[in-house]
Amino acid sequence: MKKNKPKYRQIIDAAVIAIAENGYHQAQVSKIAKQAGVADGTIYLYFKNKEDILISLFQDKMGYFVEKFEEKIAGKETAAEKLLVLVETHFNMLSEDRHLAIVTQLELRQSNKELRHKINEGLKGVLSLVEKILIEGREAGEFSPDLDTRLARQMIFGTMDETVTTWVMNDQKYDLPSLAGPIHKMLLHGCATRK
Amino acid sequence: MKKNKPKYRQIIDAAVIAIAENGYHQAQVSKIAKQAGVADGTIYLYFKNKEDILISLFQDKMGYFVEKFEEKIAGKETAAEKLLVLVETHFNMLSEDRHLAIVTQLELRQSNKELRHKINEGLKGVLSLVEKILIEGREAGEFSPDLDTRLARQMIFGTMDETVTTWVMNDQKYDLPSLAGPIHKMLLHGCATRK
Amino acid sequence: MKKNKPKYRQIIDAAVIAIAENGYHQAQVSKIAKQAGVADGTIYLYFKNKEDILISLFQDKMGYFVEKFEEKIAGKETAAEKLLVLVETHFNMLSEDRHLAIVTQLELRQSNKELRHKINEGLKGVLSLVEKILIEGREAGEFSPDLDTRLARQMIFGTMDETVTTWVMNDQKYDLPSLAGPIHKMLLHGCATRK
Amino acid sequence: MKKNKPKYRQIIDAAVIAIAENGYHQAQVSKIAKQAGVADGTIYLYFKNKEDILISLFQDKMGYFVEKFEEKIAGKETAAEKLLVLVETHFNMLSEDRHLAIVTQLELRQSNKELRHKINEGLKGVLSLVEKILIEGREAGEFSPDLDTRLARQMIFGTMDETVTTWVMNDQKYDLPSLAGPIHKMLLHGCATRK
DNA sequence: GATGAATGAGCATTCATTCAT
DNA sequence: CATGAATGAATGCTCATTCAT
Repeated sequence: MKKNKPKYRQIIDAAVIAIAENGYHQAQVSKIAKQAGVADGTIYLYFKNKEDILISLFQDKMGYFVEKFEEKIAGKETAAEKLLVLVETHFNMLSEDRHLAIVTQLELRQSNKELRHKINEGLKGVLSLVEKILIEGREAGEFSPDLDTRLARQMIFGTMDETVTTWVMNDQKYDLPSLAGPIHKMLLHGCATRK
Repeated sequence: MKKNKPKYRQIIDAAVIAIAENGYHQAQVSKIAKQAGVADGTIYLYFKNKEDILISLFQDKMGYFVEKFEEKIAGKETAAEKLLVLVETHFNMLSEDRHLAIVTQLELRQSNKELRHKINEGLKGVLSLVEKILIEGREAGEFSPDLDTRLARQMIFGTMDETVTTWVMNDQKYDLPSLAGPIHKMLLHGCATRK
Repeated sequence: MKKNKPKYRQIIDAAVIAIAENGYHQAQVSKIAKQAGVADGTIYLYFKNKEDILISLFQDKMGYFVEKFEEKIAGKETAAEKLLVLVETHFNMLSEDRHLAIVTQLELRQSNKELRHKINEGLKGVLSLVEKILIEGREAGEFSPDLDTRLARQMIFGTMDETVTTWVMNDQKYDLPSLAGPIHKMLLHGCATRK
Repeated sequence: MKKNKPKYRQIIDAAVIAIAENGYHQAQVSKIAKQAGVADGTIYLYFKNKEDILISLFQDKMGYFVEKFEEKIAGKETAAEKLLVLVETHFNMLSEDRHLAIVTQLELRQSNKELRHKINEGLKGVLSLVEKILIEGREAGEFSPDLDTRLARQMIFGTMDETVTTWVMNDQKYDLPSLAGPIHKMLLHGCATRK
């Protein structure tokens, strides 16, 4: 009857839309189910509970991001180039899915601490990925030898996140991907810290 | 037992403690009232509703921050120096109040979009303050002439925010203020972007 | 506005009626609240949860029974007389409150095992009370010297319970208290077992 | 693995085990199906609905009881002897099947009134059987000429039931069949009521 | 006959806010 | 000013039953 894609994905996609359009607390399970075109109970055949939908949603999108990222990073040599790919991939992905951007930047943050901790677990993979790039760059002489990679990582993530959030709170009315270049340049100089 | 300070402040302080110790969603009005040593109904003599407590809390602390900031910025000449004061003041303030740090970095973000928009309104003052510094610095030749001050501002706020949040999520177990120097150096080089 | 009796009792009385008229599983909290003339939430100012209403209900009625029983037993000398008072008090109490009879004999038994265990705790007091009478009677020579008081107690309770349940399942259409005499006589002979 | 016995009996046996081990409300149809080694839907090829399983279960066991009872009663002359066979058969049957004892004494009672009425229908046969014995005994002079056979029947059933239930609630940790003798003696004297 | 994925009705409980005292 | 008892709207999840295969 419905689309041929498996219900699991059908429900995740519905959750993104329902949350983006109604807000986190107003996206009741029944709304997600209706959006997905399934019965309320069907949700629970694929997810343990409502929280599990959100965790799965996040992991799913995160997996997609990592996939895209590794696809595009292939062949890039320098840390600088790799950082550009990171920013571009991030901005592109959220720019291409308005609903997802709203969900990750605004709505999912309203979830309780427990859920946010689980989400952070999912982020760990990307964090270490970035830190690896930073260490490479430092050892290759691209970055300052006394660069604190942990702090640098926080700068990179904080900057990207703030940039996207500001864009979303301004109703996504300007072009986000075109900011990747300037942002990247700033971050690069930040890492190139020298006395 | 009841301190002489006006109930208004008594309630705000109680809210910070109640939220930090119980979490945003578990800090019911009745808990805040008990912590403040007043009856539930009394809250509504000083605040329009629960959301109003949080907004007031934020504005109150923000005002305190601006006050501190302007106190310390007096006599500073360069934009670089002013930025250092900004980071230091921010880190010091949150480092000195464990409860407040938890509330601003973790708990208050669970509030709904509407509240977060109002909180952002309160931030505008500081934002423009920072942007003014950036413009000064650009015109004084400290920063790159083609620096996008809006993006730079997002980098500065994003970096500071991510740094503090990471510190809080690590249970505040290392010294935050000592990170102000390295962070400032990175941000400065980021702004000093040149071709 | 409402009756002057404390809300606690008001709710218990409402629960008896609501359960008797709607059945255990159809007596939703909202129905009990409506019957009691209070808001749903008010229930939870006086009871921990729905189960707590039922436990309290049972203890309340049990307390009333014990009170009545001790009132009427005063001055009775023989165990036989005391047993008669027991049966009469039990039959009278349930005969006087149609709703209560339905609740104790039919509806409350549908509660889960946990609740039934708690109810049994409440019964312990009465059980030992009866066993004391049986021991007295045995020592006074009224009953067989080799009477197993535990079995006798089970006979007494089982017989009374079955009698009342049968009466309720027959829509209480005959007179229950008038059965106390014959039942008592049978039980007495049962206890008077001799070789 | 799948025994050759018809699925009908397979499912009833599974229901007894599932209910005894999980409790009435936790013995979902899916659990019974899994225990029986069939699909959920298969249940509905043999039973109208869940309630029908329970009624059938009860009737099945009741039929087995009557069969056993008539087997053993053959050749017994006096009402007293026949009553002994009744108590012994009842106690033996439940003593031999721990699961069945739990189900009949504790779990099945949580069913709703309607189901319990239907179960009572099934009991009618045994009830009248007992009443016949009582009338025989009265006419044969074994029992008091003014014995109320309806009340006596309630005493007999109530006592047996209470005895078994107490035994189950004490985790079946003492020997039930050995109580048949003493119980029978008490009941007999109860019926032998004389002025 | 057998399957098992899908259905969707139903309900205890919390808590921000009010208002009579 | 202050109180705190009372309010009542709002929602995630279970499970008996169906029916297309």
